[in-house]
Amino acid sequence: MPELPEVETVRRTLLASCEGQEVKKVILRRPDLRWPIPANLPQLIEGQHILSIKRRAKYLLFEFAHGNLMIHLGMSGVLKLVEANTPVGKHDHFDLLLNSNLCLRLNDTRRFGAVLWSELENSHPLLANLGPEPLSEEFNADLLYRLSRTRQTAIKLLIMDSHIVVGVGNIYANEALFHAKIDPATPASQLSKAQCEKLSDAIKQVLNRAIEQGGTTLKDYRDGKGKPGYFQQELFVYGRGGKPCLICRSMLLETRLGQRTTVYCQQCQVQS
DNA sequence: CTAAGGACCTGTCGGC
DNA sequence: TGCCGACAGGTCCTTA
Repeated sequence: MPELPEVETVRRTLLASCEGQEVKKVILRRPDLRWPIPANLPQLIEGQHILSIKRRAKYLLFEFAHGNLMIHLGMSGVLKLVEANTPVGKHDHFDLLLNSNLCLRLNDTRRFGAVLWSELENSHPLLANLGPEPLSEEFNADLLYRLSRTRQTAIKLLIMDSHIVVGVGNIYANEALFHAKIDPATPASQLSKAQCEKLSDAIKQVLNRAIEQGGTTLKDYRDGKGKPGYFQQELFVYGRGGKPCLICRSMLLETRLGQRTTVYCQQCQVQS
């Protein structure tokens, strides 16, 4: 469900209600997510205060004085603030009960998500080897050009590789490549410097615009307060295979790259 | 090192 | 109505 804009939107909508709150109680209903939720999590954070909520890649980091609670939403995770007495539903795996009597509840149908603990902000193995944030200055045309020189893989797969840049999932990879006018199947090494410039700019622009719109709700994505996003109204290619290109009206094509549906316009997007 | 594929899990939808 | 396969916002791990 969530790519970077959705996770960032969740972070922002949770911030005001969580910062400074004490964790009264941790409830583990189903600890067997992608990785087991650490059994000692209650001892680690009950009675401790949430100092801030940060984000690294698609991980939410709830910062405590002595470490960070990491939450990843996987494909189907929803993190929402509810009243403490809200009845528990199917797939409600994890609760943080706050002093305010609000409850931070994780619902995750497919259980691809994760709840983990990291002593330092980047010390957990899953955080240690990530590439740069797409919206940082560190991610730019130079970096993309340099890292793509030796790679024959499709450029779409390269920008979805978290060692290259984090946070770009299937929706925004398709959209960014459309806006940069690059065929998703182009071998990464064939991109010119100018194309790397266009692509890194397009990634930033699409992600920023999606954050402004509160993310993309295709089906069941909701922010921390239960509201959907609106960026789906601005999708040019994702989910539009077989429909006319919004720029040139020719029919959008659908293929698979790395087992993910890929949509593009053969007229607007070129190989090199 | 790179590239390609499977794996994890549940739900929904289309076709027969 | 029922069964079966394909697919869904992710990404780690194994294999060649």
